[in-house]
Amino acid sequence: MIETKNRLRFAPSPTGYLHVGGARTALFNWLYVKRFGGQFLLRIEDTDKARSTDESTKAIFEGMEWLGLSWDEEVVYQGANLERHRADALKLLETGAAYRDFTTTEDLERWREEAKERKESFKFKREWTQFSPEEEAARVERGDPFAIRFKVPVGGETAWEDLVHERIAFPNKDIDDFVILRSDGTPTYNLAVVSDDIAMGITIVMRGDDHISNTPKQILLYEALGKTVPKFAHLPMIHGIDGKKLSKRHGATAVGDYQHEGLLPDALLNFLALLGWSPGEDREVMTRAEMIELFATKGLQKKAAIFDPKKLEWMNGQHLSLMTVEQLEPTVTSALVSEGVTTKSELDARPEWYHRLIDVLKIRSRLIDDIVRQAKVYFQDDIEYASDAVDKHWKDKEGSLNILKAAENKLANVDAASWDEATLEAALRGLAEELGIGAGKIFQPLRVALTGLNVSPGIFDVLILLGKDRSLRRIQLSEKYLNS
RNA sequence: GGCGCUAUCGUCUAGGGGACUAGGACGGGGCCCUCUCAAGGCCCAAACACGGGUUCGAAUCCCGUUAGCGCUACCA
Repeated sequence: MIETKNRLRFAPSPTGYLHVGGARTALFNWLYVKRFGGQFLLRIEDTDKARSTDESTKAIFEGMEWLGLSWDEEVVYQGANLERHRADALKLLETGAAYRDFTTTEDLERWREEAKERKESFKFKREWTQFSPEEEAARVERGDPFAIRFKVPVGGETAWEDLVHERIAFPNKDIDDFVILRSDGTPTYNLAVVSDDIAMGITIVMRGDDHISNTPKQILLYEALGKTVPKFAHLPMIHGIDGKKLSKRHGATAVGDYQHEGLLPDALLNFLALLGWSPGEDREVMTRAEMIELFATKGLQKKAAIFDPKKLEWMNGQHLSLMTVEQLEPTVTSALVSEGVTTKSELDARPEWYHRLIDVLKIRSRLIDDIVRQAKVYFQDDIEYASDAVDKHWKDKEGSLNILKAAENKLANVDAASWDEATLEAALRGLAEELGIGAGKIFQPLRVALTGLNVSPGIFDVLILLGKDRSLRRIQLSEKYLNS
């Protein structure tokens, strides 16, 4: 049978920032509909008013947009559907699938406490709150507060064929009669989720496997409501380097953090996809189009994965070198401008030069920030000499000075119009031959003179990027420094 | 405690009874290239949690043990 109408959703609660774990759940949902067709929806589960904030709702939108995980219909806010949730609970009460529970919270807490002392597992007993119809009517009449509990079948089991775990079954005797509507009339999580998923026409519920034990309760709810049970896919968790649940102390866990660190969204997505999914055939670096093409639930992992920031960085480097200069330009430009390195108009004035700069730096970078850091030298007039560079390549002041002077002479004679790699290389290698020394003996002190650093792109690239005037000025500056 | 999920190099993973001397990638080590740094190329170290079955044959199937994780609320 071909599934023509898939409807999947990502349903975060707005109680923090968009977490990388959440982002990965969203990604798999999104990949599924992109690969097999259908709609990808977003639902904000904001029913916990004490913890939900508009700020984190905004952060979720921003994170999703930055990652390019677009949703197909208007955002659904769970809090707007309270009336329907309540109606569903009442319907269940009417059909006898649920019952009123007049137990007070205090009693419940005390009983739970006592069970704990006796080292027994606590289970709610239906008999505790069973009254004759007259008594119950009287209590309702009187206005006694009650919660509505779902009547879990006594025998048998509730099972489903999970898209990642295959069959999972829970004996019904282990499932408590759970509350679906609190005594204040608000719905609980399981009811709200099922009610909303039905209303949204969700066909596949793909979420973290911390929800596995909620699933039998939800299935029971679908059945009691007379609705088709959707398919479930439970994704493994993401852990920190110590095997514990990923949290702040493992470093950045918010998608926004990575955005600001200069990571490429496609690289983050690629890395996250590999945490819990494998396309097989040793494929690792993928564009998002390739991920869509290759996605299948078959490759989904059952085991929790540990988040390795090192591999993320590597992945970003891979995507950096995969991208063309044109694709990279907008991102690099905004990073450069916001760092105050240069201005947009200055870059627009010499696009060719700018493209060459990006081209030369991107291969030496893992993050956009690496590009920015390395780019600074090519924009500013003043120069600082790094002490390790000076110690290493200008140790012999006298000798360095002579070499730099000779190089200056050679370069001054190169016409500005033929300031290109071939000419420059011929000039400097020629000098090395004249002096009877290795070319490196010239390049290294020269590199320090031009960049102040002992690492940089190839020396001819540096000369070209700096241009004739600035290059010569820097050499003269270095001579002054060495003379002092 | 009860219930559930999981278990291949340090990490992400391939593998689905014989193709396994267990493959790839990150990270680590070494070499090559080379004006430095990257990138790239080549090489090395590194794993089937343990115990029982089933089978001619088990990383692979079954059972148990152990460990990790999750849930165990009138939170989501």
